[in-house]
This record gives sequence, structure tokens and C-alpha cells, in this order.
Amino acid sequence: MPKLGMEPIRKDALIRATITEIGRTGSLDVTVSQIAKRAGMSSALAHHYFGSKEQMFIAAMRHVLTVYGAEVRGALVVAEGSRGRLRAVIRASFASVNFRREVIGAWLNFYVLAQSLPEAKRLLTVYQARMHSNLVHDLKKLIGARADQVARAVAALIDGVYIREALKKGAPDGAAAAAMVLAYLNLELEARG
Amino acid sequence: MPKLGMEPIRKDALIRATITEIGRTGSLDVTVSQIAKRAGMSSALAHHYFGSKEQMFIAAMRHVLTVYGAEVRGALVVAEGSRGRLRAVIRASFASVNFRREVIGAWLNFYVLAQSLPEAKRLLTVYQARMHSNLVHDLKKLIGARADQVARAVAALIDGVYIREALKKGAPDGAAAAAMVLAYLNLELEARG
DNA sequence: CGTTTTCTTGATTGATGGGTCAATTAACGC
DNA sequence: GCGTTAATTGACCCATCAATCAAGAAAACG
Repeated sequence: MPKLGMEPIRKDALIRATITEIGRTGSLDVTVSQIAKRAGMSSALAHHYFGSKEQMFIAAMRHVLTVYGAEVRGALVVAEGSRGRLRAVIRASFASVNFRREVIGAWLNFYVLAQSLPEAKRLLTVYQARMHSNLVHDLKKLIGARADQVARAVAALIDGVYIREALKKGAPDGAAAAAMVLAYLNLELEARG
Repeated sequence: MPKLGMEPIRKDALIRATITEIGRTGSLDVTVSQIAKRAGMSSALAHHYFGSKEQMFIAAMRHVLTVYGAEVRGALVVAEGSRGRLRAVIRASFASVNFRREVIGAWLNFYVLAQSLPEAKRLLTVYQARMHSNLVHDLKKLIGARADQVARAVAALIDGVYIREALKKGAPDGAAAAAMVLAYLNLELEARG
């Protein structure tokens, strides 16, 4: 039966299954068996490819961040002007690829994971740094010294909108979520500066 | 040895220990034994008084929300004017009683808990509703129709600042955190409205 | 007193779940 | 063809842990 080159396919399936299961149950209390079953294989195989449940979590988290990073980069290349790029970053944060029930639920749990797993914390720190850097870069040109403060507030607001979305029932509304952050951004840009 | 009337004392100790342990480890993966040990008793006694670990979590969560509620109410009675009351609610959210390492860490975990435990979700919903109501009540007088939107944004920003605080190292700075939210509030109040 | 009630815990149970291993299958390289 | 290597799993082991239980110790009660 051994079709060769299964590793990347299996790993990919496991990563997806991990995100789905975490998002579905809304917690990190997911068994490797559950994940493996959803990915269509035995738990032994999951361990074979990832070594431990921890590694699966890390891989899933890295995947979400990678997809998000790609989304942002893609949005940035077509954006025009500082204002346009800022809007692009914010919109990308709520783009449909990431802004789905399971992913949002998983996201919240990654934050928790970061509290106890150093590697998870590292990933999150990288994400936050990139976000901050993206925002400050363009904000500086528009509001100068206040850029740092505003960037922090925008990032916090994005995170806040995310958690709230995780708790509310019904399908997530990325457009509405983005609108809230964009409204705040406009306010800051129009303020005396 | 049985001193009578131990129940409330033991329960209180357990609730504190629960918050501390969740905050310390940064996750809900805390054993009843850990909690009981920190509270200075056997795990059997913890079960005796609370019945289950789940109930301990719920009680801990309720406790945090109760303390927070008291803080807000206390701040509201001495506040003057709509603007003053809005500021009071925000400041109370970052008051030192709640804005401590362990409590912040526990808070984040309560959000996660709410994803899978209906009772936890209920508690969180009550908190959010009260927060929203507090904000809207005074915002309406100042900015009218925009009150609802702004209240949502303020609440989201508060939550966002909370999570970020949970992740960053170093002692939490309630004043700085409150300042960020207050700055946003000022911006909204000064906007054409 | 003695019995009832409260408090308390060590020991135990039962289940769950992460991780390992040995064994099987089949494609590959030579 | 034949060892080598990748893929795959069922069975197993063992640690952890929530929850229960039986029993003891002492205060209250009558």
C-alpha cells in the first residue's frame, strides 16, 4: 500500500484536522485520536509524523500564521498609498481564509497555548512584531510620533474583535469586524496630528 | 479538629487557589490536587465542597466577575457626569484588584472555557451585557446614535488590551492600559457628533 | 454520655489518553 | 529477485487524574 511521498500530504491533513478539532471543541483538550480520525488515519501515524501532540499544535499554529502572513503580503502589493496599505493590513486580518469559525476558535486557543508553551509564545511574538511593524511603517508617514501608540491600539482592537467573534454565535462577519477597526483608524487619521 | 463553619472558608480558599493556579500555569490543565494543595487541603475535600472540578472553575470565574462588578459599581457612585462615568468604567476594568498577572491569565482561560462550557458562556454573556449597557447609557447622552457602535469598539478594545497584557512579560501596567482605552474614548467624544 | 453531624483524608477505582513497538505491506534501487 | 526503506496500524504500556469511599476525629446537641 505504501504510496511514497505521503509525508507532506499526511502532515497537511493533520494540521487541518488539528485546527478543525480545536476550533470545533473550542479547547486544547483534543485527543490525538480525534485529530487522526478526522484526518483519516490512525493515531500512531500521527505520532509517527509529528512525534508529539505538542508538535501538532505548533505546526497548526504556524500554519495559521503563515496563511495570514501570505494574505497580508498579497493585500499589500496591490494597495496604494500609506492609507491604502493600512486598510489592506486590517482587511487582510479579517479575510475569509482566516476569519472562519474553526480558525477563530483555534486562534483564541493559540493565545492560551502561548502562555505555557515557549515555542507558541515565540510564534505569537513574531506575528505581533510583524503586525506592529506593518502598521507603524505607514502610520509614521501620516501621523508621525503618534504612530507607535496608534499601532498598538489598532493591534489590540483587532485582537479584541477576534475574541468577541469567537464567543458570539452565528456566522462570523469579517466585513463588519474590519469596519469597526477601519472606523477607528479613520478617526485617528482625521484627528489633529 | 472539626471547627464548624468551615465551608465558606474552604470554598473561598479553593476559589482563590483555582484562580492562582490557572493564572500561574496559564491553562485550564490544572489538577484538583494542585488547587487543593495550594489551598492547604486534600483533593478529596475540594471535591467534597464543590462536587467537581468544573464547579470550581465556574465558581472561580463567577468570583472574578463579581469582584469586577463591585469595582465598577464602586467607581460609578463617585463619578460625576456622563464623561466621568465612562472614564470610571474603563478605569475600573484595569483596577489593581483584577489587573494582576494571575487574574489576567485566568481571564483569558475563562474565555476559552466559555467556548465549551455553557454555564461559563452564560457568565461571560452577562458580563458583556452589563459592560455594554454601562457604556451605552452614558455614550448616548454624548454622541447619540453612534453610542452602540462605539460601546462595542470600547469593549473590544478592553478585551484586546487584556489579552495582550496576558502575553507580554513584566508586571502589568493598569494605568497605561486604561490610558489607551481612554485615549480612544476621547477621540470618539471629540469627533463630530 | 452517646449519638449525630461536620470535617477531613488516605486509599482506591476506573477511565482516559499520550506515546511506543512489533509486525505487515508494498514500492524502490540495484 | 532481494535487501532497503517508507507507510501504516492494532495492541500495548503506563502515567495521570477525577471522582468515590470508608473511616477517623472532634465538636455540637440533647
